[in-house]
Amino acid sequence: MDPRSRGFTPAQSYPGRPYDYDPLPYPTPPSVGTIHSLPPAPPALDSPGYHSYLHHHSNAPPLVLHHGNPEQQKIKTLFISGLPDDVKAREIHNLFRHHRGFSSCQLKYTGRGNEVVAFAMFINHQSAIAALGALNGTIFDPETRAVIHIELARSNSRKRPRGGAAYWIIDKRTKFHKEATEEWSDEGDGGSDEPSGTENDSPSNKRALAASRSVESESKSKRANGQAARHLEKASGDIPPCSTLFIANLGPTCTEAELKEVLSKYAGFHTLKMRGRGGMPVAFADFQDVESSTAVMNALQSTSLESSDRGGLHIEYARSKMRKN
DNA sequence: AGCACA
Repeated sequence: MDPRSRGFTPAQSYPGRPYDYDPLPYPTPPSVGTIHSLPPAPPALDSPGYHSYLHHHSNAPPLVLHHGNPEQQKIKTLFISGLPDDVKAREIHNLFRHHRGFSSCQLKYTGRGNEVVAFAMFINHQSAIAALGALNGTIFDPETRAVIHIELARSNSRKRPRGGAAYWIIDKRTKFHKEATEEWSDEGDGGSDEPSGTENDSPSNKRALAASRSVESESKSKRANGQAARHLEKASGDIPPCSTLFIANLGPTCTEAELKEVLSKYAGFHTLKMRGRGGMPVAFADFQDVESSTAVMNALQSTSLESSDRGGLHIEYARSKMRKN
């Protein structure tokens, strides 16, 4: 049976990695903030309600288009980073498949360490932008809090594979590295397999698709073997959970009031302090406990404010807790 | 990649 055609629910297909449509289930007891009720459970991935659910619950900001650049308006491809290194091409496909105008995607092992990125192709710029807005900052794996980052690709991928495959894989890893990481079935077709435009698609596609299936059970057992714990530790850059957050990538015009307005919607928020670091402001936000700071970090990661000019917020746990005076 | 206040 072709796995792309079978119906599924997230629970069936993603044991241990359910899709996360909404940042966090608001675990904090209501205290200072205004969020009190738990949201309803997300609809099944294939249900009709899913798409609008995503729209209303996405942590992405209302879309602000700063595209003064006409070149960018020709881009129909999204670039996705921040993926866990055991991500499957099929997962990328399922992430985008219900979005209007989506055509196909590719997963690319860059060969730089275990880095893996993806490209998602759309029929036009508008639909690419819409999916970007809806999915940027999605928590891809709640277990490790992996947050994906989506931007317009620098160039369009030239074509989709022959035979209409919905997704395919490009593997730039060396043979040595492949064997060192996992038993990836051989894909050495010796040709150039650039992300955008490959003329050698059909045979390598089939092999890549077969490979992506064959690897799955193995990576499940790896996960069970305690690899998940290793991911968890480095989930927020080796900084231990802290009730104070460090917020960077603020636009130069960002004000304390602007940031405070969004933070104060969340339960457990206490204090905000901004520092201007050579034009680039950063902020420290203190919360009641690590549960509330974690919830807010997950909820607001990568979201843009009106003042944002270089992408969304970058939020980490602060290295030390804010002093209380 | 950028982490202050005491």
